Amino acid sequence: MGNVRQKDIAERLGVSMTTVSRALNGSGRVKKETCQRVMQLAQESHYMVNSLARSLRLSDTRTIGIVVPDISNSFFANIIKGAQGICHDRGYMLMVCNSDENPLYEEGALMALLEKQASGVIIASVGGSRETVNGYRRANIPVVYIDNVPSDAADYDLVSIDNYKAAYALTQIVVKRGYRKIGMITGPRKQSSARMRYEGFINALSDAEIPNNADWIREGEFTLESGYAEMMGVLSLERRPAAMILSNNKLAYGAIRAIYEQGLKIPEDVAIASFDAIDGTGLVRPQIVSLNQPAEEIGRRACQMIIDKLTGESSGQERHVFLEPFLSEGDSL
Amino acid sequence: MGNVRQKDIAERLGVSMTTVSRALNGSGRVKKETCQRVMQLAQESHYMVNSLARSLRLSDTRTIGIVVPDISNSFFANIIKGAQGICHDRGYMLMVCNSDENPLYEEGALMALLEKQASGVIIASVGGSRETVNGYRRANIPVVYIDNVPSDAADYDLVSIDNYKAAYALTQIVVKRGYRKIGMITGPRKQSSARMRYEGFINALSDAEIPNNADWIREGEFTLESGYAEMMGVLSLERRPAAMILSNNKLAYGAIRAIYEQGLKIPEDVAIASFDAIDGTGLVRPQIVSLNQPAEEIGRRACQMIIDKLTGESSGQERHVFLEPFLSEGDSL
DNA sequence: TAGCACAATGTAATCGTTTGCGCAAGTGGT
DNA sequence: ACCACTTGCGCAAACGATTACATTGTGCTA
Repeated sequence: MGNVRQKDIAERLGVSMTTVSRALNGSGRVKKETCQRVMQLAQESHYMVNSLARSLRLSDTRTIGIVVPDISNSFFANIIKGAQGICHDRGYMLMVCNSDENPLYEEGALMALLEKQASGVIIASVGGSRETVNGYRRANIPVVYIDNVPSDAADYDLVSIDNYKAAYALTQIVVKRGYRKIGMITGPRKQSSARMRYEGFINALSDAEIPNNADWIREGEFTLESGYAEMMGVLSLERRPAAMILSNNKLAYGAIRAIYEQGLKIPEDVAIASFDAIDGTGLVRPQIVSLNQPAEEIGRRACQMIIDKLTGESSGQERHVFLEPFLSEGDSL
Repeated sequence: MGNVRQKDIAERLGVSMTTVSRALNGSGRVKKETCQRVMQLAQESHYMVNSLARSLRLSDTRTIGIVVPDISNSFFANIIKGAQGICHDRGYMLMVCNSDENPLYEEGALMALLEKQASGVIIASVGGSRETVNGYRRANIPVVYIDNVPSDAADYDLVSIDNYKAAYALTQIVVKRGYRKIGMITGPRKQSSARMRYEGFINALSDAEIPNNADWIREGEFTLESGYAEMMGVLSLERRPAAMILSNNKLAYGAIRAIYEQGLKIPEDVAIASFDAIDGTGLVRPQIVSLNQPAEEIGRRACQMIIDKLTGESSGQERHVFLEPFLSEGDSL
């Protein structure tokens, strides 16, 4: 209540708001002494700018939004950390939103960010953005996708790994270890990351002249429960695979739980390889062989890309940045 | 860039801004037909409110800030999830900030939220808030602490477990299992949660008439590295403890790593009990005996408390809400 | 001594919404 | 025919900052 405004300072000092504003922002043309008087009174009276007013006037919020499906997944948490680092350095604020894997929430978050006049957004989409993203296009606000490419948008900016190549490579690794009965639990294939991984897997098998068995290839949900359920399905088969590739960490955790629950051994009975199953504790057993996205770097690059667009340091052209995944070894294969 | 404003709609329809605003907000006194014409044109022309202007005028952003030390710690991630659920239901937006365990960043985040006119904030403080929190007091913006109580503030609102009681209880559990040589690695004791847990531990020991051994009690940092280092110190002692209590999940992971690295067995050589070492994957070995804070519930309650204060449903009085921790069993003890 | 450059400051418009107050026209009861 | 309401709408002032465009005063030059 009664927060101090520039107007108050101006009146108290018998100067105009112009002078106060100029003094506070150091934007020249104010006598040194006046400037100091303003500064001092501002300090004493605990003046703080009202960002709303400022942003409204300047049409610039210096705020970047990021929407992720699951903030408690360390993969996304690390992306956020990366983005936040850049934001902090460059004087931006990062607004984090969680879509809870729900396209409707994703849409809602994007809408809210748009209304709040975010300067740009980073989206790890789960599919629900078409309509709102057009709003960003119209408003000419930079949007960068991470992890997933949008299912529809025509041209877009992207920071991610090459999921096709990664899946191909991971499958090759499994093959090289001598496995030939290989299956996969994919994420929802309407999400590009899941689909590309699926395709990489299929093509790697076929290039290795290994037939793929449809029973061993299942479409799941990027959740622990789904991993468990699908793996249970696979394990109940007459003919079981010798190795399974999991499209994501949660799927892997669920799947492994299912395997153990059936009293089976990893990797003797079923071997496991996964994506992004990186272990922050160092205590997960088995240690999962996993191909990981460089999460923090993805966050950093995406954020940098937004800021570049904002400062005009980047041409308006569509840009896809592909980063290299890294392998973490383990005893699950 | 040519974003549609109410003014544009008004001109196009030959009505006043008042009418447009009323129609869009459904705040009465507009003919049904006019209202529909406005709505339709708004839709067609992709009108969106400018939250900045709206909030500025209303002096209300419907935005709640939350500042946590480490977003990639699942404990905090779950708090955020809880808070976000409530916010979403009540039409608020949650702004998540990460302080990275750094008091300066914490201060910065609080400052930014204040300037952005957040309607309220939730803080899991690591100690750097004194100055800025006064700003909130002056502006009469509700602040709710979680996890940690502020080191200085006189009266404050809090949602947390009773850390003293919890530590006392956990220690009792360890004692009841027959351990008498018990040590603890605490967090930074200038943080209240760490200090209270330390005191609960000490008093539980003394009430059980077990002498405490200063060599086994160490002050660490709530990080994996610190857990590792301090545990290494403890293990290098002539006389080792039979059980160690870890004040936090990260400390526990680091400590366990150290124990294994020394070729020791858990719980035979050293037993382990911890706080908040809850395992999302179900694959962490050993399964850690842990007393956990109900993270999502903390987030929900804190958020609810803010909103209650905002809507005047709560008296201005200081409120401390203590929730019950829950035990997860394991084989580490 | 007029003219000029430049420093220091002020006036007022602007960003996009909301809303108190006022006004005109319509409705219905007596 | 009059009064009391209600309905539908508009004017213009906020909210708090920034800034283009004056305006004033000062010292210096020609």
